[in-house]
Amino acid sequence: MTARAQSRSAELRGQTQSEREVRCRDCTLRRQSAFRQFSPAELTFVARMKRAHVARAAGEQILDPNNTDGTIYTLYEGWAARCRKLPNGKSQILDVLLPGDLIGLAANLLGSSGHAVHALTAVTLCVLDANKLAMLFREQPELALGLLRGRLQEQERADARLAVLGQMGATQRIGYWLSDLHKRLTERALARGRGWRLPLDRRQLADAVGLSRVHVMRALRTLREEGLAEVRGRMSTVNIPDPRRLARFSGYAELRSKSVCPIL
Amino acid sequence: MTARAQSRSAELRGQTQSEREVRCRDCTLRRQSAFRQFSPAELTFVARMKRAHVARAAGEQILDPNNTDGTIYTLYEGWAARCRKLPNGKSQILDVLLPGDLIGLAANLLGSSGHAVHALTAVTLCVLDANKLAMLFREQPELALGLLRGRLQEQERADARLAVLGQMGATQRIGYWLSDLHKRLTERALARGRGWRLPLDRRQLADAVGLSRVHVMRALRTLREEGLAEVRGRMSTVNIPDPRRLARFSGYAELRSKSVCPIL
DNA sequence: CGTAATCTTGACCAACGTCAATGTTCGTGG
DNA sequence: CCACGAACATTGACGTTGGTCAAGATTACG
Repeated sequence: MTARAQSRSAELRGQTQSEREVRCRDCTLRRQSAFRQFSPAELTFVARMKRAHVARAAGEQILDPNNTDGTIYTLYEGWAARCRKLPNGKSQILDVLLPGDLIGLAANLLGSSGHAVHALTAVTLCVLDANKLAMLFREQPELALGLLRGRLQEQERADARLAVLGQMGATQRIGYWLSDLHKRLTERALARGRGWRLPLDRRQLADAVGLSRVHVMRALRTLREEGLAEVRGRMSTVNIPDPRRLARFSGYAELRSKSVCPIL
Repeated sequence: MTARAQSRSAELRGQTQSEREVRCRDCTLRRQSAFRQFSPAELTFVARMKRAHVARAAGEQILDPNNTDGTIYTLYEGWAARCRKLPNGKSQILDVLLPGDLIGLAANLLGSSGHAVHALTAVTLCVLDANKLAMLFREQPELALGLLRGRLQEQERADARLAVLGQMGATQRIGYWLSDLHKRLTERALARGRGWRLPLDRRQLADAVGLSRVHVMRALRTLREEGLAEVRGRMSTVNIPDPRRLARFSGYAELRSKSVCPIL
């Protein structure tokens, strides 16, 4: 670990609730309207599933595609990326994960997952016991149904991404990706106003939208010239003057999905 | 309905088990190893969910994206396509549905679905009562867990498709698509030997892999010249001399997913 | 046999990828 | 604090891939 990563992770532990310290009862995520509200019984059940609260530095791998250790995670603070490597060496960022998102469900329920998860920033994670999932389905059917709902919503988003990659041009792809991200951030009260920090470099942004690094630049320039979005500098600052206009431009008009993430 | 469609659908009803005639107990799909095996209790539960068995002609819409009428379907015979229209008029085929696949889960559990489902051939469908889903989660937790597993598997396939669309060239995209289809068909004993009929025209194939009609031709020609796959004529005949070789060529090597479809 | 629809191919053009050169940021060591 | 080097951002030039247009071939169906 580099000196910088050490200091960052120390700073993180210092500034925020430290490991094992975040009790489900006090969880700040659950309070937000974007998430499903728990009944008292559900809350105690989930609290018993929770085994630990851990931190990872930026860049570290959170989930190994092959190695299922019987744990699932909820991302509590920070950003992560689901990615998949292809035989030809290229890699695709399947999705950006934000606080409240679930990690490792597929790996545990299917045995392996085909994708890895990496921390984009320093993160903290709730560690949940995957072996209690069967019990969850027996004792908390409402919660189980919520879990399914969450996956179905993810599928809707994945469908939309597929259509965008398949049918739209470079500028719109990036516009769409930014719109989706912006919506998810504001839903979770993570982007106040119109600007936020984007912890992806150009290479990663390119892998996310299926373009080359260089062409991403051209598309970003177009977005800037049209006044639709500004993405500046390394570890970029994003500024979207008029989210509506960007959404219209990039075809991000058909969105009905309010994220509901059932487990913390 | 055209005269032809009428005769087809009549023929279908005549040759196969007719409407309301397919009892879950006798369902031939469930017998295949590709599907989850039901316990007696689960079987009776699902049998009680089943409201009817209906037929649709090729081209008919099976699921309206906005109109949820409290039913979900299991495709019993024939092919269907999940598709999504984009604001710019283009459309994307998100996935091909084969016998055993579930239709309308998202539409019912989320309220609307963002995609439509169309019959590619004449089809028959099990009609299931979506309102009994909550009860299913309460009374049949194992089955509910299977339902979630099925969705997670779909997500794995969707992830792979996204990576393919984002990172690979035309020929490989089509090769991958054919490989995936071939595997699913043989799993379900729908393609004996190496050849089968593909009920998609070139436009639909293009929409599925995110290319133009014309470029699909070029890619198909390449595949033919390399001896990897032959796709011939309108309402095409597909012939894959060596599925392994095609899979290697198109990057379809990372597949661990044996389809498990939990509800009939 | 004729018409319409789709398949198929060639010619051309736009979008995107690759390569290479230059600027910019950031971390490191004097 | 400054100077340097490495990694990344940015831009231009050029090649490749894939889209568009249009014409002819084939098939389905009246």
